[in-house]
Amino acid sequence: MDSQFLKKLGLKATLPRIKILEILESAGTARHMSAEDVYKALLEHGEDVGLATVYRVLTQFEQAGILTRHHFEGGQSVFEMDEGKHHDHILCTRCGRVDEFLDPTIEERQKAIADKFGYSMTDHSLYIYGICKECRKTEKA
Amino acid sequence: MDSQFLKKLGLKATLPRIKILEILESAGTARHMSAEDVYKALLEHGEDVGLATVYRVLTQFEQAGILTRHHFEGGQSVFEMDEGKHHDHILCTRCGRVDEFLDPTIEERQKAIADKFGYSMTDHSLYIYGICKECRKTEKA
DNA sequence: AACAACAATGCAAAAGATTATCATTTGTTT
DNA sequence: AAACAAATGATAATCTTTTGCATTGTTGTT
Repeated sequence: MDSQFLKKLGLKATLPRIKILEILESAGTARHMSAEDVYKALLEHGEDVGLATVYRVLTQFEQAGILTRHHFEGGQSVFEMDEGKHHDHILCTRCGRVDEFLDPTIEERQKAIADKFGYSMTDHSLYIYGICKECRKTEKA
Repeated sequence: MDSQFLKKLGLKATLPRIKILEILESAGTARHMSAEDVYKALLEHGEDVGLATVYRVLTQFEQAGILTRHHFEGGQSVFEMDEGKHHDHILCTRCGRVDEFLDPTIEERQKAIADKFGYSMTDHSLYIYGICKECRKTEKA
């Protein structure tokens, strides 16, 4: 049950938090959601949660380490449930498709670079932008 | 002369554009500036340019390919004059220091990943976040 | 099961960054 | 110098996110 999960994080098991957790968990493939996306999904499920609360809860979840906030190009932040393994993103600027990858070589080089410049690395973000296969087909039209 | 440079880009040599170009060119080390930064610099130089114009001009310069817009963490965009060579960034989340690097291995891996997922890569952004040497010294206090 | 204590919520207002509108000014061409 | 189109400045508008505050809900305790 989600309420136990929340309590373990030191968060009260409130209805908004439980519902938002459900939305995020059940998001499946399209699991890169903006706060607005989450808010709309809640409304569609008949839940009456304020947008401000969505922002607050997402921020708390981020601090609790169960989701990651990304700053893709073009304005708003998108959130993604962590499923243990870190990964980077490659996204299509035409259709918005997102794929995930993990490249040990790159990870390793990043650490080496941080060392070389005297930084203790806390985080990093890598986004590759491009046009996906599907969109390249269509664009010929 | 900057006005010739602007004309070559297909842009009228207006006073605001010339002044903004000067600011950017003379920015030296701290050459990662937000629109607000540029605006303030203009005011300090006694130039009377509107903030809206700063945004417009920076966007035009970006489209003309003479500067790059970055989306660092935390809100606003920062702009940086292109000096030919592409590079990535490592930044200190404590003091805002920015260093630049280019790692051929990473560049290469990125291309390989794009290929593997069927994307034609158009762009990429890599930011490493950490605490720089100076800040680690101070933090002990 | 009711209660007090305090955290969480919802709404609306505020804030911050960026863009759009539009009358006026400026740069370019003739 | 005139004429035209493009650029500017001031302001309003937009969009995303945060904040203030009165009200409501959750939790550990009787």
